[in-house]
Amino acid sequence: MAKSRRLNKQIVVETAVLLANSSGSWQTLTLTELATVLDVRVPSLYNHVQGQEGLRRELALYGLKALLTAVRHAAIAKVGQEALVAIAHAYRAFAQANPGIYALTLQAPASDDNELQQLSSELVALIALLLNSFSLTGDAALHAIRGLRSLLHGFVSLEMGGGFGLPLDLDESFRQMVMVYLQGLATG
Amino acid sequence: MAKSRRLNKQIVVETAVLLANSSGSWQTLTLTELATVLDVRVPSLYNHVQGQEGLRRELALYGLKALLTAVRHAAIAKVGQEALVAIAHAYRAFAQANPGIYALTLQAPASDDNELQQLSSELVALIALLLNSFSLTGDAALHAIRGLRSLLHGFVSLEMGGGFGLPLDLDESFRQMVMVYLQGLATG
DNA sequence: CTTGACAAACTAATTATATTAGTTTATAAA
DNA sequence: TTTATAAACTAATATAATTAGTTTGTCAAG
Repeated sequence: MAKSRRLNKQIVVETAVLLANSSGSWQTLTLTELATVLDVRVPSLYNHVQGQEGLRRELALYGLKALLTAVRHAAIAKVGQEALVAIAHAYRAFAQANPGIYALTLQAPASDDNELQQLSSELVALIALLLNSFSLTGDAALHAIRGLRSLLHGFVSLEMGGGFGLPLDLDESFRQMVMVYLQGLATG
Repeated sequence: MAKSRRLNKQIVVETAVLLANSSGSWQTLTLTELATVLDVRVPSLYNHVQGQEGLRRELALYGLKALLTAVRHAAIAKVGQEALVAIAHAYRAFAQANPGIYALTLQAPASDDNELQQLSSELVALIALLLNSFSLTGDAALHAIRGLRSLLHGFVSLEMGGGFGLPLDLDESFRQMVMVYLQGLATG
């Protein structure tokens, strides 16, 4: 009974996601801890993920898929500014719900990793579509997307890293920040 | 000759800064590598910094001081929007010049670390002062500062992580992003 | 100039983690 | 029922951080 086949990649990855999110960071997750929770020896994990680095890639993939799904869902049946605001809030909600793997969704995918690159570019394409309603097209739209991504990523990563020290409502800061940027786009 | 006194905290920290910046991240810097470069045994480092965690704090301190100096210098003899734009560019330049320790300057200092807290709040105070020219005071100014910090941090961290894939001028993206946000503040 | 205290280096040992090599065995298909 | 395979295992190796305890160079007091 010691060697029955209990694991597969999905179980390994999803358990790792749970552990990373409950600790708040994938960086503190060791293969030793993961193996202990799964009740196997550490080398057994290598049958399902390619070591630490392989696990990290799987977590990035998992996170990016989940983020894309959340953002798409938020934009359904909305257009223009309303859709962008909805996406912004969905983006932040995803990060808050997945503090342990959020950071992995931003690391640039290796140029030979087609699966990760594909997901990354879908996210950009979705936002580009919505910016059309601001009469932004071509390079101007791409610059605006970079600004928007910077805004969202900067806020949630500072928030999660405890970078905002003052006792001031974070929801309100986020809301105002998004509105200020969209206001700037509209009147620029 | 094996035990002459060669090190002090400054040498240890500055060497660590160089190594972290040349590799691009403090996370890959091991005490073993640092000791090797300094030509001592690993335990000798403990006479100058309190292990890995202590070194990380020293790097954060070093980085925050350097950032504060750079930002202050950029704002000299400038006011209002011009000063904010200058600060934004100095911030990005600092991150580009210090990729290995930049991330450490953002983590909120432990509440018992007075030295780090002092430096952190000086940075916020400096920006708050400049926002007065936008008629922003009190909580409104603090929300605006959070937005500004998010914008700057988000851009440079995505840029450094290679998160911007498209072949589009980054300097121009940055410039436009800052102007859009300031425009939003001015017309909001 | 000598000497003694101290600080800073050292060696040695322990712990934690990841990885690889090679072995055993449960499972599922022939 | 048999057998090939995949997935578990044990064992060994390598890297890294940390602590305990020892040695020794340096500097200041006598």
